Amino acid sequence: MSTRKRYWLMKSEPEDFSIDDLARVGTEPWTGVRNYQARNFMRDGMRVGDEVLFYHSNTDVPGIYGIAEVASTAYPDPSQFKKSSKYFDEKATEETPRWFLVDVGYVRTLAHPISLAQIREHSTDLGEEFALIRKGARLSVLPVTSAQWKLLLSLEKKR
DNA sequence: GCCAACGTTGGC
DNA sequence: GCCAACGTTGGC
Repeated sequence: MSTRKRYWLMKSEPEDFSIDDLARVGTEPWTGVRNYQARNFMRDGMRVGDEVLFYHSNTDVPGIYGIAEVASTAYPDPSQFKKSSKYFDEKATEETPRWFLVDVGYVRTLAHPISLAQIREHSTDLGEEFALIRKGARLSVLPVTSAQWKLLLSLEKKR
């Protein structure tokens, strides 16, 4: 089994939680993911030290605004058990939790954000299947290959 | 605010 | 197991 670092992209609405918020708190439990595919990536794919592109969605200029890292192994998302939470899931129990999360740690804020428009310009190189730009894809946690990672971060300097 | 695309739910 | 209805995501 490979121990090589893996790469991911995680979306957040900056009004809810931005890269600046992460910079402030340092580490944050990535609560509220309620999509099975995204959950599986966190639960089964992520390892401490993996690197994460921090993406702002649902905002004026959607795109990659920072770098984060996986700071914990996966554990049950506490919000699924809290009746008062908007993420409460009545079908989840402590014995058989349904939703998992990881802690995400701040690494750095990009000097120049990489906009979705910029990213789209490189769709050929990134691959049409790249879930960030695939038509209609709404995954909030998705894997990034090391080639994609390299290409995307090379756009930081170009602007 | 609109709405296309998609995932989930639940009746049958 | 099908699929219509519904809810959500997220770009624009």
